[in-house]
Amino acid sequence: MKYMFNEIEPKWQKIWEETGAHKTVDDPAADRSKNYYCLDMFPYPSGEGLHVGHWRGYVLSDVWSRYMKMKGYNILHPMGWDAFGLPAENAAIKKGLHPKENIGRSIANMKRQLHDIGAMYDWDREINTSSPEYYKYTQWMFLKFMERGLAYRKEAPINWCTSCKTGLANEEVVDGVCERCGSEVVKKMLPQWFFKITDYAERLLDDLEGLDWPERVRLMQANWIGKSKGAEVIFKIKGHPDELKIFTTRPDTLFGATYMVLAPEHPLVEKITAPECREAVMEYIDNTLKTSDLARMASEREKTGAKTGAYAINPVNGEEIPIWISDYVLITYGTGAIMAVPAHDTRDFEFAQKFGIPIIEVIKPPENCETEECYAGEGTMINSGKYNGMSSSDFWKEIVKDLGSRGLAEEKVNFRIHDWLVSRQRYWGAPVPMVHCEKCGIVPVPESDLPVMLPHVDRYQPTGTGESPLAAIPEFVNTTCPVCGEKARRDTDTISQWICSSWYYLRYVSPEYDEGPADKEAVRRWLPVDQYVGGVEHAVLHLLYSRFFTKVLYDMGYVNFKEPFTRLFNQGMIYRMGSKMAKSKGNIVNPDELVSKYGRDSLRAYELFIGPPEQDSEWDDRGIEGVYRWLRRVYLFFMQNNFPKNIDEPLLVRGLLHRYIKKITDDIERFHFNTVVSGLMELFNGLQELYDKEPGCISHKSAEGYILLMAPVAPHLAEELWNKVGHDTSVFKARWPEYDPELLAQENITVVVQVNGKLKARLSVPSGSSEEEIKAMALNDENIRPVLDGKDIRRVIYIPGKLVNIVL
RNA sequence: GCGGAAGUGGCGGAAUUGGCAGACGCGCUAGAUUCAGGAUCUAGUGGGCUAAGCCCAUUGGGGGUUCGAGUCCCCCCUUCCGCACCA
Repeated sequence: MKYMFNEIEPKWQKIWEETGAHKTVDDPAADRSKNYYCLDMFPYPSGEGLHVGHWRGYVLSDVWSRYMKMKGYNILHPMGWDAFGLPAENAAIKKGLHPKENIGRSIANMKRQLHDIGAMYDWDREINTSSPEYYKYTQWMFLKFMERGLAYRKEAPINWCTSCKTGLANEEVVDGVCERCGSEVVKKMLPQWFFKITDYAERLLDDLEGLDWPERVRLMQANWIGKSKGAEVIFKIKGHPDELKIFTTRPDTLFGATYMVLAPEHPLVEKITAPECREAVMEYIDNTLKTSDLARMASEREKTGAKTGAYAINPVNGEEIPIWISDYVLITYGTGAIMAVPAHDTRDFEFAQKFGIPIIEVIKPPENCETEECYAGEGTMINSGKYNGMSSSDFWKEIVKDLGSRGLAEEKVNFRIHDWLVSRQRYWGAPVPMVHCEKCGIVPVPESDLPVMLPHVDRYQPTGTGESPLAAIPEFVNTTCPVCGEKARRDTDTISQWICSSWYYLRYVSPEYDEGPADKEAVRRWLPVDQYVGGVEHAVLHLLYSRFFTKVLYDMGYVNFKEPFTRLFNQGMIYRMGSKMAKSKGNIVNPDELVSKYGRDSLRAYELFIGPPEQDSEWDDRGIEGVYRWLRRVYLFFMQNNFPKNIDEPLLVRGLLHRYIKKITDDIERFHFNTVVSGLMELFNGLQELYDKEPGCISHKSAEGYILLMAPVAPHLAEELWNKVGHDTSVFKARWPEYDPELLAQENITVVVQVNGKLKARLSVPSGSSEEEIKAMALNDENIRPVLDGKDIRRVIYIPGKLVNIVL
């Protein structure tokens, strides 16, 4: 008899399909607590297909979904395609195919691969963000954001990817290069659409608190939002009507300000620069503009700068202090200008040293504190006039209040996050549903006219002009104004795919619904997502945007929850030959080959067994052999033996089973899927050993127990065996087994005996034994007595059910 | 520089609370089977010895707490990840 996984697996997949086994049970009367929504981050269709790294997350979310199904929940476990936008379009261009055609092919291939996983996806709910039925509501979202004053168009210096030839959001620029293609990102002035994510910065930060998410992701989002509390302070400029407003988190160091710095791009630079400094300032600005953002951000750089020849007046003491420009001050943060306190800020310290600017200490560190040349902590005020002796933290409040009363300062919270650039100068996306009318300005397309269809074109390549390819299609561009009816032009930008994916989780609950993005009743039954599974690379992209969208939808009254994903799990990546799998590195492991060689269940089990699911793991080509052998042996064992219903099963067998029901259940609950698999192996090894000693000793009930436990991991084989032991319905209609605590209590337990902390003996004792009995047994044990011979026993430590330690 | 995670056999890794270190698997060694290879099965797989037993070492390094530390505390080293002139 052979383990014919290639017959078993397709057979059960066919049966699942025919019986609608994976169709979501959506009972309108069902209580929310009976429904469970487990979502995978959906992929973009690439044509290269999935590799074993992609499988990992899908397998573990499927194991979890199947387990929850066996626990009695109605499961929503959908899949779809992030088919609009840069990733999908770039993939198509690379292949020289029209995006629509390429995406169709890629989806077919990836869907075949996803079927191989044997996941319980409900394909009736499949969504595709590039279908008009879907993007109609992406555009609807855009209109709603517009209505609420959260969308605006503005000419601004934006991030422009030189290779993708489009504007990018800040979140898409990583280390100065495009997150997608790795090409250089430059600044370009262009009118662009933005969403006011900054209005939600505070809430996005505050609500991180209650999320059952990996610490790492919450931290990354908190850093990205970057809240800092400080004050804005106004400095007058000597001999000049303009005022200089700066942001500082350290108003307590105002007396130590010995110079000011403006970002080179600051609008005041032009006005205040003295004639004799003009040449040097202009040259400096020129150089700054030539320096890439990437180079400018390198923190190890030596400080540079130029004097403007102008002076500011320190509002606390009337001192005149010189105004400099330097690229270490960023125009994009705060007011683009700072007061510099070299005594208490390392950056200012460096700058002051280089340019010979005075350094005045105003905060004395506490006594016991090791003094450095530049102390940035709290302390006692010195050199601060009448405030000397005050604690710096009290003075902080005091001086803001004092200056505030003269209109020169106010407390202010600053965020690092900026508004979200959402328009793309690319073809493959949902057109921005706006019309430009000479008379009426920017006018939204009426909801009833949605979707604004993306026209089919032959030339879809990006233009690089700052306009999308849509601008070259008169039939698309020319329209009439929805307000006045005069001739008007459509907006030709497309919507970033991050918007498509910001609300997709909502669509799955009612994918056919056509009176809005989702049926509110279905939303109430299924949302928010109970468990979300995906890679950590979306920490400050998709996950942040989705949260923002959800809060806006909540404010609109469209959804009744403030956070979309209650629980998040980030699976680790799979490496091979020391690096992340990528076609360019030639280290891809193709699941298709493994499926045909070892079968779907083996690959599923190995994806879990490879290591802790949240950690990165190195792929071992031979590792899958081990799980394959296990499944093969399980198959042969169950097929070649019979498990009678009415036998007097030894306690050893049942005790073993129940111990592992507990262990495996606990491990699944903790997402320790690697030890779920090793636990299943251990249990099988144990059962087989007992069976070898006493053939026929395993009851029908216990055999079923094993099949149930392995079902989430190896669903095809479990169905086959479930059928073999006499069931004609799916194993996933059965309930997850529960362990019997009393049975565990009846087992003998092993108590370890140590002498001075070193293992000397093991006792097998009935679990009900008393402390006295066990201690006595330990002291009288034949391995222990000789060791104790003639020595004084100082102490005997007993840990119930575990160990006796005899201290000499 | 700041923040986070991690460091355990030849390899992947296990060890909820401080209580048998190395489960499970890969690989390797020997044997069985086989014409042979592969596959499969059985046994072994930290070191030492006067070798069925006993002893010793051992969780990146050093110190500490404890009857007892991979696990807790302090110092140091290494790797990975995130942030990085954000005032």
